[in-house]
Amino acid sequence: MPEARLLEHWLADGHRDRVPASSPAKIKFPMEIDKVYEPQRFEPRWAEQWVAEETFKATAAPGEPYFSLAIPPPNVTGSLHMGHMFEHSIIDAQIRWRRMKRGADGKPVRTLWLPGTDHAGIATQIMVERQIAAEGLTKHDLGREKFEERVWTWKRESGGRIVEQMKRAGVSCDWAREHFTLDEGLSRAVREAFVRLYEKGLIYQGDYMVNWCPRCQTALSDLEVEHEETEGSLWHIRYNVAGSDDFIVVATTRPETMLGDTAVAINPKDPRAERLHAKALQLPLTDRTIPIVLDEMADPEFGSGAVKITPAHDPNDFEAGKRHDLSSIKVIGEDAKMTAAAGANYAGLDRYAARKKVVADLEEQGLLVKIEKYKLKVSKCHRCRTVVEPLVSKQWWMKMKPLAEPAIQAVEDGRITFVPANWSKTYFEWMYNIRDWCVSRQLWWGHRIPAWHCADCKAVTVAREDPPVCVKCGSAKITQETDVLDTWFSSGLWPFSTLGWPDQTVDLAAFYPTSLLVTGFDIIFFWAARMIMFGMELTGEVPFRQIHIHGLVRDADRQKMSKTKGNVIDPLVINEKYGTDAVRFGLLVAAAPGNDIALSEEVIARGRNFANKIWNASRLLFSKDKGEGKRETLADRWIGARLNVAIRKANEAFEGHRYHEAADALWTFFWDEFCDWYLELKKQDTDWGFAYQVHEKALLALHPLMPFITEELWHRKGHATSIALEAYPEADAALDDPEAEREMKLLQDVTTAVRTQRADRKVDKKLRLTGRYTGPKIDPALVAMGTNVDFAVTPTDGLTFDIQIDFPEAGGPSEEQLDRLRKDNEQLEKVIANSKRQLENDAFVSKAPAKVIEGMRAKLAEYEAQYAKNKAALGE
RNA sequence: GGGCCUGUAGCUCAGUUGGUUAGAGCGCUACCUUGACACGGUAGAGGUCAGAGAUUCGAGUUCUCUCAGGCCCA
Repeated sequence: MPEARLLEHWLADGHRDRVPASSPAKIKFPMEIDKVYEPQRFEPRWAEQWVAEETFKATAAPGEPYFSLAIPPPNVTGSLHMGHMFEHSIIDAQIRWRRMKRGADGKPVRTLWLPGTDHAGIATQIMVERQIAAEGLTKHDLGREKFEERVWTWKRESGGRIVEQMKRAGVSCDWAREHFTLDEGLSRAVREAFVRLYEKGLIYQGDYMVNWCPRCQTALSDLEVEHEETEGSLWHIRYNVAGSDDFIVVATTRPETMLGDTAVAINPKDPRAERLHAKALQLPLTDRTIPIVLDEMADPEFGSGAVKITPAHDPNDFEAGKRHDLSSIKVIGEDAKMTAAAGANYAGLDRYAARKKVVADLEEQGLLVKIEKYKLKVSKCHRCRTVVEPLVSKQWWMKMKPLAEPAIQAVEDGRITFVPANWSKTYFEWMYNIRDWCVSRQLWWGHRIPAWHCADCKAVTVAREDPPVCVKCGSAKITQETDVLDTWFSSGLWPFSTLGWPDQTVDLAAFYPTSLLVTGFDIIFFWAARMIMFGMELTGEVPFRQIHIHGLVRDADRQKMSKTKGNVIDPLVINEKYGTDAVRFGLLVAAAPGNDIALSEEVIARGRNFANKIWNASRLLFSKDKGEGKRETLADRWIGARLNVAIRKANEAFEGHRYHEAADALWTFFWDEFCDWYLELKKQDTDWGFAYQVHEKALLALHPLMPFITEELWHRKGHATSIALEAYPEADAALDDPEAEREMKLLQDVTTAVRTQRADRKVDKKLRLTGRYTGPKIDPALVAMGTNVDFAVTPTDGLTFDIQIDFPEAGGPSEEQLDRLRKDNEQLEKVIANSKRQLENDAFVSKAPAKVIEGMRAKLAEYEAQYAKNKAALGE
């Protein structure tokens, strides 16, 4: 072992001050490395080095095998939270495994993890608005240009933060390919996409009902609105038939909108229909009369059976208005205050103040029939939780049905698969019922829509390059559309815009379609589905072949983590405290596919404990000489076989995105097998060469889960290049050894049985004892090592063994032991009866596979032997 | 109203196509500071797999219903 190199590392770890200047050569290296795993000493060093040396740089080579993945871009002004940490742990494990895994030709597969960030339109704008509000300014005081500059400044200042945090977390991205959705290249992709879709008639502008957020002052898509159940009221209002004593009662949850009513509908089947149809109603609190129309939308069973129609302020009424050719009166404005059209008594009032006044005025006039308690769903802006106002407004829309069809096809025919597969149902459910997407936002931060309005002919020019004049009339009096695009529009292009689209770049040819998308179920519609639609339409290909949907990180009580609840676990704090590897391992070992994970410090401590175990096992190993590396002893043969089992499981698990299984298999191997049995048995040997080989493979196998500690130990073993670029281990059939596994199982059983007896009798384990063993062939030296009992062995052909130990205090078995034997036999009686019943059943014997029957016969023999032995020990 | 998911040890969860005494971590009990590791070791306790029915030689696993919880869409 090149000790000089190890020493260098050790010194680099901050130990230099411990070295007497005169005699550094006398430092006895490995045994003097830290007794306790201290990741803080080496994690930052590797994180820096991986970036500096561009360890994860991918080289594009069109036509060659590749594995590529575009990161779900985090908000550029955000900071790393546990959700990112979890998602990145999953992605990094997969990517690192893929990078190590060799292709069929034995060569590395070109592996690319594309990093980047998102401009997060509304969220970022709100943040900067708050910032300038602290200076007593609004964005209108600054003007659009100045405001945009402020946002860019904010982006420059805080935009690097999350990226730095990711680098520190050791994610294996190719940082040379980092992108931002507002970069020049990606902006060009957005323009190209918009223009193409517009030219194809898939993007249009029009006056429709939108979800308007009065706080954010912008339209929102359906997805950006949350529906929350609230206790409200149902107000029953009397509308008199003009010039008659007759009247109709309507029920509404929003009485203030009555000022904008332009009709009342009753069901055609309503008994009052004939009497009232086409009669005019005097609209209370106004001087207007409105017609009674017949429409199915009025449910005779609900409320009073009549509904008021306010086309300007309700999506259903908007449609009804079109059906009955009704006029539309906008009584609530973009600021959520009543407009002049609401009448002088109400104009200028906030919508809730207006509600109070309308109700009071109606009551005063005796037109309020009753108020019922009523549960209703209130729509809120998912960014700022303000109640949205349905308003008719001119917006840009995307036709989704034609885009959805090929996107549905791609999942139906398996070109894209979901993991877990069930999520495809959710995807289909939404895609089959998809509605047009409102893509314009009245924000100042984002991609400005490439459309120019002509002041002369009113025509719209949509173009890739800024046009000098109106395409229709040639007028120079054109101004660009002020709206920007929904952030998800640019996110939707992410997997190919980051590779250079719309240009046919080498990257695009080499890495597209990407191999995998890893994301949360909460953005299947927002993001995943839209990427598929954009990808199919614009590139003619699926944007990724697999979608792995992971769960949410929750707190220990399964509550969502949120700053307001104060239950967040900050990954930066926790990474520092326990080590990034520990956090990653804790997250991954707890994460079954698709399931949420209940995170607590205990979960992470588990990862830290494991890392400490690896660290200390390595210390022990490093203190031993390598020797010749022969594989002769039972322990060596056994651990080789077990290593194979673990490696097979790990490879299968990574392939199937079952990270918890990979973590569990490697945990069990390393801790329960390598440390607890193998190293203990090995302590008597002088030739540790095979142990070094096994340890090295274990480090390689663990690397995708715990990149730092494996890299550190890899170098401490004397390797000069990164472990991340080595080949992932494959099972070696030459190491399979069922015979050794059988012999070892016997040794473990005997050892445990002896220890149990010693523990039951509380005999000091330092006390060397003697005993007699009758059973299958066994090496008494190995038994003595684990038990401190020297056995005289009498080999038999039987299945079970019998041990008698000469305890210093005579007497039969202890009470604990007898209890255990009785209990064991109770169990055995049941199991034996059950096995016998099965084996005597002709149907079982004729139908079950031979292997199962054979297995059951063997087991039964074992149970019966065990039962008899217990009986004998109990003196029965 | 439509759809999806969950219910397994005190707690958090595994358990791939049905097959041999149902596993892990944490917690708990007893013992142990043994020259890798107390972030540890050894031994142990703890489960009628929410309930009922069906299919099957065989069900934690498949189907139906019931109960309890969660999520999404309208």
